[in-house]
Amino acid sequence: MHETIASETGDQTIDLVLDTINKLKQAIVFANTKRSAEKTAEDIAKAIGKQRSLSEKETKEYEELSEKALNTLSTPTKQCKRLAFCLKKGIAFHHAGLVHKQKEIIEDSFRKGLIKTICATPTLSFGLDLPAYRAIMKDLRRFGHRGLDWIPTLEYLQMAGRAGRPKYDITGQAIAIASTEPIKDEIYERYVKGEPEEVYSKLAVEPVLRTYLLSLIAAGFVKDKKQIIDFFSKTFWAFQYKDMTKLTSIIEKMLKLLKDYRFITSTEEENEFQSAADMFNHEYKATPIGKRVAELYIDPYTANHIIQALKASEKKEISELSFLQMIASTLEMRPLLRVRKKEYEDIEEALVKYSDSMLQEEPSMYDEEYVEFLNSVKTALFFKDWINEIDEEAILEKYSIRPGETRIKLNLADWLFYCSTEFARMIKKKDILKELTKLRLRLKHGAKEELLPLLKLKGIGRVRARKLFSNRIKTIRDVKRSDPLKLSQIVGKKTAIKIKEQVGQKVEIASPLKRKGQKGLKV
DNA sequence: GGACGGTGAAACTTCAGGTTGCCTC
DNA sequence: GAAGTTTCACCGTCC
Repeated sequence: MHETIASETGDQTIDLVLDTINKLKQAIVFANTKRSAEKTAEDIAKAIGKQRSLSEKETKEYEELSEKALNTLSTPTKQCKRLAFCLKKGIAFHHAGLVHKQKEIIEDSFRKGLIKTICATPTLSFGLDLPAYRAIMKDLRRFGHRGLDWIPTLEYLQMAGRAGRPKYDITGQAIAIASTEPIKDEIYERYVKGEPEEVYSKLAVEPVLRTYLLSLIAAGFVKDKKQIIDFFSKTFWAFQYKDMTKLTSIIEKMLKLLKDYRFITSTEEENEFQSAADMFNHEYKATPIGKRVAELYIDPYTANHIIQALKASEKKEISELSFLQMIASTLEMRPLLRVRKKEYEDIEEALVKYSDSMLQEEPSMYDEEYVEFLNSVKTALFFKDWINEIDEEAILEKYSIRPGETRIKLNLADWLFYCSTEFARMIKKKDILKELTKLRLRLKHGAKEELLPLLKLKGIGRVRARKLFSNRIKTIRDVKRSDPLKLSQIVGKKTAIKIKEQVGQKVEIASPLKRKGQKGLKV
């Protein structure tokens, strides 16, 4: 089927979107980077501004959406402002850099038909069920190991699958934009005619394998090497590759690793003299700490990394950065924030400052790992800024990490700190345990230690806690003692009543706005 | 003469996604 | 590989 789209802007993607909107239908544009998704959305919003005027009703609805998106964070970031700008025209962008709340707003209003177009990265094609009349794929190549690579056919199918809303439309259109004739042919061969590639078992990936292996042993599902091999030979991995030799050698390597970490023991340690046949029958058992590692479902490699760091911390001068860097240098935290050329000196300077408090040995400058080590220091510095109440806009500027990505990292850090506290408890390091718990709480709220007492209250986050603190309400006791009216001027009436309730006081507060002559409060 | 500013070409930089656990104040 | 950003050489202008 051929259809000619009016060329209004000279940009195929924008023309397609405008055409879709004129047909009173919705489109999703898939871009290959976050930046491109944002830019496309912005360009479309601008083009709409020129091409057509919105009805009063639309304008009002879009204003509301825009306001909501702008004010999801305590201080709007550049990203928030950009999104707000697009939303005013009924356009949105959607990627992992957005905070959950913003994504929700966008998804909901797209479902309602309010938002006409979403420009997204592949996030939107996985899991989420957001159908549109048109799925427009701007570029089917993405940056990979060797420059621009074609994305997997499976991913193309996922994106194309967004086209067509069964309830509303009889048809849907999946459109791939080709910049040149050869690219058009390639797209046709590769995706339209091509078969989706086989999904291969993730068990092949070593971190997953060792985690899985440890939990099998810890749960007592497998006892000796024969059972282990039997088990894995029935997995998808073995089924797919029909090659047990490679898998066996990986398993053997993993068993040795787990033993070195003291997460498992085997009977072979008990008898020194044994025949080769015996070795096959040795029983493996998880140690108490190995059991905990398995229960937490954390990669044993990471668990060992943390335990070693905790042990090393005894002989070190602990700084605010010590445990943050410990967390930042785990595999789970990857990909880390990358040290850019311009920052290189700054990070090294910070490293010199904190080098005595680093819990892991610093790799040599000429080592390959050195770059990754610097990255972990940068990531740790980012966490440090966060717990020192630097706001998200400043963090975005300084580290170029968007709010949504910040949340993901914080969530990971929280989980890793939880695991760390568990390990600290098991290796009986009480003082460290206290330090870790404190850090975890600070990370959760993004606040300095002095605010922790106030943060226990529901409805009080880093911003309100700081306001209270600078008005000399520093503890729960201060909250109890404080004048309800003053409290309501700092955090608002509703919150004031709520927190007074939490400290066991029932108060009624007259609307503070009606009273005149109140002295200004420090905020 | 030199400080300043505008211009454009060259060099450099960056590039998708996001689960596991617990209840502690 | 491509788009965006920074750097830098170059030139003209003004004081």
